[in-house]
Amino acid sequence: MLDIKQIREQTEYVRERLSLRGGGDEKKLEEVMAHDEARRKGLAEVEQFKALRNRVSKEIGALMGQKKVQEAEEKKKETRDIGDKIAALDKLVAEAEEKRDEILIRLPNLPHSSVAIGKSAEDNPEIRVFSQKQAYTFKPRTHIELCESLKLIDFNRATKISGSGFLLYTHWGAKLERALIQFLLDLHTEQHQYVEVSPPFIVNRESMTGVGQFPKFLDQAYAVQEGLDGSTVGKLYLVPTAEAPVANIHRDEILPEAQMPIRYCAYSPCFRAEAGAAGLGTRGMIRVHQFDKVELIKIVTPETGYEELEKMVLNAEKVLQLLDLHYRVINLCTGDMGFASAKTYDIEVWAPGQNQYLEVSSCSNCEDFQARRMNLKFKNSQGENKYPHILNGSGTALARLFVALVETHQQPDGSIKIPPILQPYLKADSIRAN
RNA sequence: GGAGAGAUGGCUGAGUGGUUUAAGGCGCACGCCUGGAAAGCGUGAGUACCUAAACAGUACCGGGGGUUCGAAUCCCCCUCUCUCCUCCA
Repeated sequence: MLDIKQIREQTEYVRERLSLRGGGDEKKLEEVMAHDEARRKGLAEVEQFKALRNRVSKEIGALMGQKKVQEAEEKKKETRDIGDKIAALDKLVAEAEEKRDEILIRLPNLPHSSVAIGKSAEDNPEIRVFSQKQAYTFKPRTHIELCESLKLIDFNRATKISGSGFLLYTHWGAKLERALIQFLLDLHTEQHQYVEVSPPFIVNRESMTGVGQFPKFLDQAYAVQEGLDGSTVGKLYLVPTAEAPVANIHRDEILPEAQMPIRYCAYSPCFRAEAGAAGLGTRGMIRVHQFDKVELIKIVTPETGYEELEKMVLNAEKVLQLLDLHYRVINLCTGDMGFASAKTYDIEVWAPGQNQYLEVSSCSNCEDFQARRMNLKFKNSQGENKYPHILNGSGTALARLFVALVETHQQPDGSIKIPPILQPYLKADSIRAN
């Protein structure tokens, strides 16, 4: 959530930054400020009446104590109608606040000054590249062909069980998926100082709102119903990412500064309705309703937010380097950024069978946008309560990593060579048909 | 699913309509004392809103509503937590 004080005091700056996103959200500012103005005006008025009421009530209390009942009764008469005025004004203030917050909670974060200005993915600057597209002596097969010939995934039966957009990993496919998860968690906890957590895969509405999923992306979530009780729909949701439970671990807390930086990593499946998304319903693993991911979360002081973001991207890149995969890092331009983010790097891994780059990681600094929504603060050395920066990054997403891995390391005979780092996890150096 | 208990500040814990500005204790910070420390004594400290700013004002005792001049306290609704029973991996 944006800071209403900043909107009030630096209106033109906020308007300019919002307009760079290209979503037209800056047009909502006038309305927000009008409601805010009404709220503050009403508040000033009602507080005067409340001060008066408190003063008189105290006097009545004193008179009662001295058994001066007659005088007390007269005072009561005097203040009888104040209550009605207060009630009316209170209602006015509450309504103005509600209207203000309804808009405010749907406004996206402001892009950081270092973010490239642009309209779409076309305008995303490339930051760096690792390795290069590998040359093959044969036409690289797609992951779909490889998964079928090596029996890594049973696409048809997954559809039978759940529907399109779901995967049934089988045999070495299931083992490879598990090996990758284990490898990622070990890497980040042992080499990159993250603390492993294993969160619930179902979260409540508050957690979804805290990270900015709700109310804007309510249509992309899977809502859960308890048994036959239809009234329970809307209470709980399948996690779209581990960011939802993990970033909320310290919601409504005031952290001691000494406890920061906090670094968590967590495995979770990710459930996405992908309503209206391009690529949904096409065969394969690129866009699915459920995929595995190891997520990285940091809660840090504002001073260190951006250097921690750089480190986080390097942590995610390390995964691809160790697996010997070609990738590029891009910086999302103002028009292509996510709702809660102030700055985002995407890592795209090369998939030779697809002949395209696949997004396997998105690392963002949301600054205090989420912290404000979830009322998470830290107490600094001066004893003041401040909002921390909250960062999230994929380290990395699994289904697409799986795709890049099998497509990149496929051999002329149709087998998959397993990178050395992964061999102890898979307990095999290659995957071949029978 | 059944029965019961509970939710008060950083923690603990009193408070059943008004000099409560939420007692007391623990912990914390600072000071006195001391060669230094402990103990002891003293002082201080919640969160947010509002305001140009304030030692001004307002709100906050799980959440929402009601009664009243006045609610932590009385009434209604809701949420959550804990204990026991039942069932279950």
